Amino acid sequence: MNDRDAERSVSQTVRAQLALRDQILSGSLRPGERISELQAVETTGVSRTPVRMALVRLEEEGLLEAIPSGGFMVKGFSERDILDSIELRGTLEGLAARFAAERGVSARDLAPLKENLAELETLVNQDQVSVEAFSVYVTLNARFHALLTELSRSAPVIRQIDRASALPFASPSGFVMAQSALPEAHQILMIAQEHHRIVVDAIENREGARAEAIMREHARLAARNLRLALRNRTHLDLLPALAQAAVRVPQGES
Amino acid sequence: MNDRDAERSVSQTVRAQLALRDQILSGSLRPGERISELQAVETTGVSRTPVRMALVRLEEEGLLEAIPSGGFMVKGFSERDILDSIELRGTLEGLAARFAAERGVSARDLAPLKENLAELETLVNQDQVSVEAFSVYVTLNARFHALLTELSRSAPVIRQIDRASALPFASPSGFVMAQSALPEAHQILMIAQEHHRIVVDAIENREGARAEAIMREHARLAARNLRLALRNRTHLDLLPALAQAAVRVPQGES
DNA sequence: GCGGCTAATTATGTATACATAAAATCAAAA
DNA sequence: TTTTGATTTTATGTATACATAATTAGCCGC
Repeated sequence: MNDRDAERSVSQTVRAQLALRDQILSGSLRPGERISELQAVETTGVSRTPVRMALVRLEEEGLLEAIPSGGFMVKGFSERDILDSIELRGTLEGLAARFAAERGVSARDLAPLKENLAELETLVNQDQVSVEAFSVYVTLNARFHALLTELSRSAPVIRQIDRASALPFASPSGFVMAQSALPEAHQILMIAQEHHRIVVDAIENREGARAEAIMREHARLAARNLRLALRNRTHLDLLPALAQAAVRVPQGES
Repeated sequence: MNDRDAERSVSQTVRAQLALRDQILSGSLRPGERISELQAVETTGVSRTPVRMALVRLEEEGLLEAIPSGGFMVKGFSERDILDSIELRGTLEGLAARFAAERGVSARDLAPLKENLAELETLVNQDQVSVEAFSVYVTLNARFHALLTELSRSAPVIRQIDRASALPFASPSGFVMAQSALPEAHQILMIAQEHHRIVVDAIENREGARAEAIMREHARLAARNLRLALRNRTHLDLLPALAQAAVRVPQGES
């Protein structure tokens, strides 16, 4: 009954969008494959109109590509696309960090970020890194990036970062999860935590250029680790692999 | 007859999108105003389905904002939003320039860019700056930015820059036209030309950091000039003012 | 046997009808 | 006169029917 109500509370369009996104990210629909609207109607259970709305939104999201003759196909991504996306995101977040530093943030604005860092520190300080702990880390990491982005107080920057994070491999939770394949996972945790703290220090001291540089380097490190993690894989099925690892972060919690 | 054929060659969705965008940018629809679908059906002459598709696309474009209770409203932009958008674009283009420089470009890839610079130089060298000459300059400038973006050879970066340029005040032609209000227009031409040449030199010599820095400074200069030009205006009617000045640049000419 | 053309089928683009939810207006009561 | 509630109207969300264009399959000709 709860499920039923939850399903009814969202529009058919959103439901179709979620279902189709799942299908794409899970690999049910292969890159280059044309998405049949009628087939989507069958699998999602909603009518063609909301399905088409969902397809348009997924195209804007970057998961689909419009076919000139009509309709949409699943977009494919090369390893380079993925690495570029991460660097792109780092550049954007660097701008956000600089804006936050240059324009100054109140102690009140900084509080949730500091709390986030404290939680992360607590998590890392315990010796063993369990699976659950890693999951919590991913959530905290995603929240850190979201908080930092909002700290820029720049609607255009926030919007652009959100759109750049739509692809699972470009989102904070996405590429962090992909790194979980690395053996030195806990080491990465500590490096990340250190970076975060420095970013906050830089922002607190209003050192814009420093904050930006650190965020960029942060992204480059992530890209480097991801590249290592992906070295042993074929790059055609990267998307489903990364997507399955990605964790959905609660959205409406500003 | 030509007009009729041209109108028929594009889909109803695109036609509705163009018509609605014109209405928004021309100021017929004021920021915060709810867009009535039925009214849009009347003004555009197309049915509700393509109108709704167009509304979704315009929302993704950043011109509209979804109303929680349903429907869309025209988005408003503060002066700070506009300046941030320009800096954002400069940051993105800086990344593109760096990618182009670091990854190296062939002489063949660089050729159209150099031709563009040559045309610009010719234009600037003539003493008087006529209205038509300025118009040509705007076109050349927009083409330069497009070529430079493509030079990054990074699909994610190109895509992101395109999306960041969707707003008229964030597009190269948009903010350059806004600068036309400045008295020292011809001076700006020369500065821009100089910047462009340096960027190409930096890219040709594979100096990524330099190319990036110049592109960023280029954007900051544009933002500064725009801020001066806007000083005497109310910031509520910025969008229509900028949009009317903006020139549509041919799209499919890669 | 292979290639091109034609026809048929299927899929997309568009329009419209219907249902539900929201908003506005009018009326009644405080 | 103002506020609240109910009713009516309108607008959005959804579904489906129809038309056109594209793709595929089959057939005929070379």
